[in-house]
Amino acid sequence: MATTTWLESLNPAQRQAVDHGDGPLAVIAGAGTGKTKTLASRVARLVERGVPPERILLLTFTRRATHEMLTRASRLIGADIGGKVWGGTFHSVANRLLRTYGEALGLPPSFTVVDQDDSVDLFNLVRSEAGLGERGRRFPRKDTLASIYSRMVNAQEPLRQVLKRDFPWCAAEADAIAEVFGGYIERKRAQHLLDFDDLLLFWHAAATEPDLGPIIAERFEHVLVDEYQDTNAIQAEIVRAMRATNTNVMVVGDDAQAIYSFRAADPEHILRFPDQFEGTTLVVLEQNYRSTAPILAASNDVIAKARRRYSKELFTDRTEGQRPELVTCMTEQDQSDAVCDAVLAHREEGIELREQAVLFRTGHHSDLLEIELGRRNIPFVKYGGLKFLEAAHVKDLMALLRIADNPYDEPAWFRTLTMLEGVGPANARRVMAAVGVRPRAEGDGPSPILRLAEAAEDAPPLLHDELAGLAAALGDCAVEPAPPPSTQVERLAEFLTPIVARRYDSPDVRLGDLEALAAAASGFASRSRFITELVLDPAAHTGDLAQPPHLDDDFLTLSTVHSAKGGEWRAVHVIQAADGMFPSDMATRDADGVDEERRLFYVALTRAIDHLHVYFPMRYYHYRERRDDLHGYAPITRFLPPATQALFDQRQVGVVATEDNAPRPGLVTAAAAKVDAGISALLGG
DNA sequence: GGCATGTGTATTTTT
DNA sequence: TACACATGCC
Repeated sequence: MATTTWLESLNPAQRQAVDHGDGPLAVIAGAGTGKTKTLASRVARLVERGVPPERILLLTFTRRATHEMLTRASRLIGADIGGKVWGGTFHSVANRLLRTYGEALGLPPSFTVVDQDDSVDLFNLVRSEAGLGERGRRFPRKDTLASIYSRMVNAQEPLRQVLKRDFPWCAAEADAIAEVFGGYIERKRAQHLLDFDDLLLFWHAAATEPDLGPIIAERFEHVLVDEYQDTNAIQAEIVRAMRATNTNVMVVGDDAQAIYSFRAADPEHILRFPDQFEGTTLVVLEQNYRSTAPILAASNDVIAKARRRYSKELFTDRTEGQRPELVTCMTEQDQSDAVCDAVLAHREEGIELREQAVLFRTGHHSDLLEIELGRRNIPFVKYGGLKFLEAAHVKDLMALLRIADNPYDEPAWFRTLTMLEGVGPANARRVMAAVGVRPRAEGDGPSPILRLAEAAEDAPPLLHDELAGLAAALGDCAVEPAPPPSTQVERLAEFLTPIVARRYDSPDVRLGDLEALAAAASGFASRSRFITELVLDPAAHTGDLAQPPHLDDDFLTLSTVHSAKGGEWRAVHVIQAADGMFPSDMATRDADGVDEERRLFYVALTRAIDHLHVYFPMRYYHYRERRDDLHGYAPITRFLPPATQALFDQRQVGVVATEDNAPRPGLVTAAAAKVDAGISALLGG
């Protein structure tokens, strides 16, 4: 396509960003204002101007986003630059750079990247060995330790400050927490493990090193960062350090869509970007090309009530269109029925399933709907929630593979050993000590895998067979030259089969997953590439690895709002719009939390192109699994007060609010008082 | 006494 | 799903 043609399809603001010369550029891009198009065009324009693609660094939030932008850019200039541009998430780019430059920083050439689950496991090992797990002591649990640590690192804030503000109930234990962190760090180093935070920290360290930093920065003539409102302090500093040699940097984002503060992201970074880079050109994109005017009006009304935001008002030319719909349902089952009906009705009108999405606050909010979709044979894929890699049996296999790859990987050993029969935490520790995993054997003697076979000989009879079987399986994978990754996965799956059968229900499905894993491994050149890839870009769902959905398959998208970021669909169904679910009552402790939930709700609404439906189930059950009828009535989400509801068409499903069954506040209070008095009498009060 | 294993209960969002 | 806690084996 000739340059002039595609440049003309940009509006003046987009064009200003795309045509910007050198120097810092910040683009505040509202929802649906052509952010992806602008970034892709900018990449294309740079290449046209003669910047070699491999000297462009494009940082995005997901693999999917990178792929889409580079595909679009390639199409614009009529040449495939997808494999040349350095594109990816902060974490995957860090991994790539550190495989090259890490050794100069003292990193072992073949480190193992561990995901959050593994990092939590390692915290647990340190915590329990330090004797801090005793009963009665109010010491933070492993997940809490991991979040404190991660926040400290990502926000670059001193431990005590983090504790005081975000975890006040742990403040008294600051010294012990610092000690656990020390142990955690020491073990990661000894075992050649890098967690997600380390990837950023070491990249930052490399980029700020006086000798090495400029070499790395110089690799790139231009740096572009997407979703900048969701970067945290360490990422912002990395971007700064990467521009030590010039100031060619473009950041794009929308403070109204900042939804990752739990990961220490702070929209202040995009708002203060012009202070960081002197002479920044600021471009604001306000024309929305995605949604109809009625949908935009409702979305604008929701976000207008946020406390702090960069002032901008989205507008659209698409003045035609249906008003969004608010569907009040009596029960969650009514909601599931209503969603299925609406989805099928849209399909009748010619909107395919792939052009529709159901969005929700948390992974399990779609449980009941998934059952109904199954019953009606409506195919779907789910993003967010439990991922393929988080399924227990998949983690089991990955632990085995990781030992083969890095025989000093303690969390992998611990997981592997404790899945053997008769081995609990204590025995696992003994074995790890015997084979020299920890403390790491002096002078890198025989590999712990080899020593495991010897240890098996000395073990009591019951343990012997278990350990010998494990040693054999690992040994087959750790030989030189290494068998192909898929062969290794198959060998380990064989070892794992009886264990899966013994420990889990529906073993057939799980064994099928392991086969899928072996098939996926066959596409990789090496075992360590495969492991790293899976950790940094986990398959979104079980079917993802097994059978990438064919282009001609039609399926509905189910997604958490977080995972739906950047997406758009002709029809969007937002479910569970009840206060306590959306906003999640976990997040409503303070005003900042509520604000973030509001932005999240805004993100959900702004995904819609033509049709928007919001569903509010009135009645919720206290215990999902139980058969009893304990239920309560939830109020509608606080983000849809009456004034906002007026922008919606309203409809009711199920038996809603007749005179007989409507909750009557006075009656409810009186009944509760009566019940409480009865119980209090039973207690003798 | 130390340890593995069974049982009941509460669950946010992700690189 | 995974945790805390209880039970019961060696």
